[in-house]
Amino acid sequence: MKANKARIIFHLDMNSFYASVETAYHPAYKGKPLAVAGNPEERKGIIITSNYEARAKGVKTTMPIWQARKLCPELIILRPNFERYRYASSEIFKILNSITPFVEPVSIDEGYMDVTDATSPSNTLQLAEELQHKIKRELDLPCSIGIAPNKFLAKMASDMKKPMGITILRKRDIPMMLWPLPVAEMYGVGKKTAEKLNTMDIHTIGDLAEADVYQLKQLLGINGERLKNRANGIDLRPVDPDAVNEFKSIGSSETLPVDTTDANEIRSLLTALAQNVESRMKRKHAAGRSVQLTIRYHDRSTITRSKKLPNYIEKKEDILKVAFELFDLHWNLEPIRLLGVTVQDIEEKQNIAQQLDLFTYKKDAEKEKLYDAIDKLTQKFGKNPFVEVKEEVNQQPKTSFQKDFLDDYRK
DNA sequence: TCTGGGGTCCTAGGACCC
DNA sequence: TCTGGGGTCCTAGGACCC
Repeated sequence: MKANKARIIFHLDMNSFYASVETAYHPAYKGKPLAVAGNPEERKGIIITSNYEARAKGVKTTMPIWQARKLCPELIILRPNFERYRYASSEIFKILNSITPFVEPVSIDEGYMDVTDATSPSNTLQLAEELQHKIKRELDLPCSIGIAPNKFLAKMASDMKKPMGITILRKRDIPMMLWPLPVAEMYGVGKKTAEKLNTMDIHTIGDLAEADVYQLKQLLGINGERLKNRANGIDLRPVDPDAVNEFKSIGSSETLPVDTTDANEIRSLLTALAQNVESRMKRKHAAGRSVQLTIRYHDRSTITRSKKLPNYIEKKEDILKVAFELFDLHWNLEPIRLLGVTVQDIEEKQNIAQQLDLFTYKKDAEKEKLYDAIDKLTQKFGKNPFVEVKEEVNQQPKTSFQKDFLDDYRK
């Protein structure tokens, strides 16, 4: 890494992304207030994103549609089209990757870039301008870019000028540009943390920067120290292009059209959720070791119950079995508003095979026999269930695939 | 007339082991 | 009779972000 060299980090943030993608597809909507929202018939009718024209009228994310309409009767409301947004996102990241391989996607519409080696300090602003114009020209999508020596400052900077802004936030700019801001506007400080900080008489990011670390830790745990460092412009996290592949859970949840206690309805929703999780895990060649069930009741109180499993699972039936088990064990019979199924402790299957020290054999003859069997089964299944065979004995298969393999082998 | 769905990280208590 | 301290794993919940 670039230990001794000041880094140059970009944070690129698409402006009202979903709404902008829709406008790019329907140029006739340009200049008109527009929002993307869920289906009001299914009481998911809340604003997901709105463009600047709508925001000017007070339309905000998570606002129910009826409320948005009251504030802005001429509001154009569209259903979300996630495939469209995912496609636009992949085109954006292609452009970023053409500049440097050090690109870390954070979400569908934002990412960090470490451009330290892709530019010189004197050309940095120009690079950002070209990047912004390219995305606008080729995809008709606006973005803001923050330029700073680390991720936190770049993130804060990208927020300062919107839409189509470029903001440089150097260390020496911190007292003038960062410290006057309300502490609630700091990335990582939400409502609860802001309230807690207020009790310490901390109201601006500048107040936080000079607050007592010991007291902050009392109040916020390890996060207290981290926030103070960030407020002082200290953030050593590297831009990690691989982070995007290291997901830890895959889940699916859905709010029902109306609250229910109907067992059939519950069963069929859980089945659909498990199916959805299975197909997304399949796409990512992943398997997981625990299953979490979420139940939100009619009064919005929410519980989560999870179970850790002895084996990695990937199939719908396996996920569903645990989900049902948890459901039967924990449902309090009250009407249900939302159900969710999540698989956690996820690994890519390839890594699982690697880290599983499969049974190994002290005797070479046995090892030979095993290798032969693996070869045969690799042909039969079209893949090798184990990347390597280690020297110690461990007879516990940890995936259903390995179990099948073992059963077959022992025949 | 309210408040979606996808995630990550941290904390805290209890079980269990040494 | 009386009973330490450290570490890890599991589970549940909370805060935060987009």
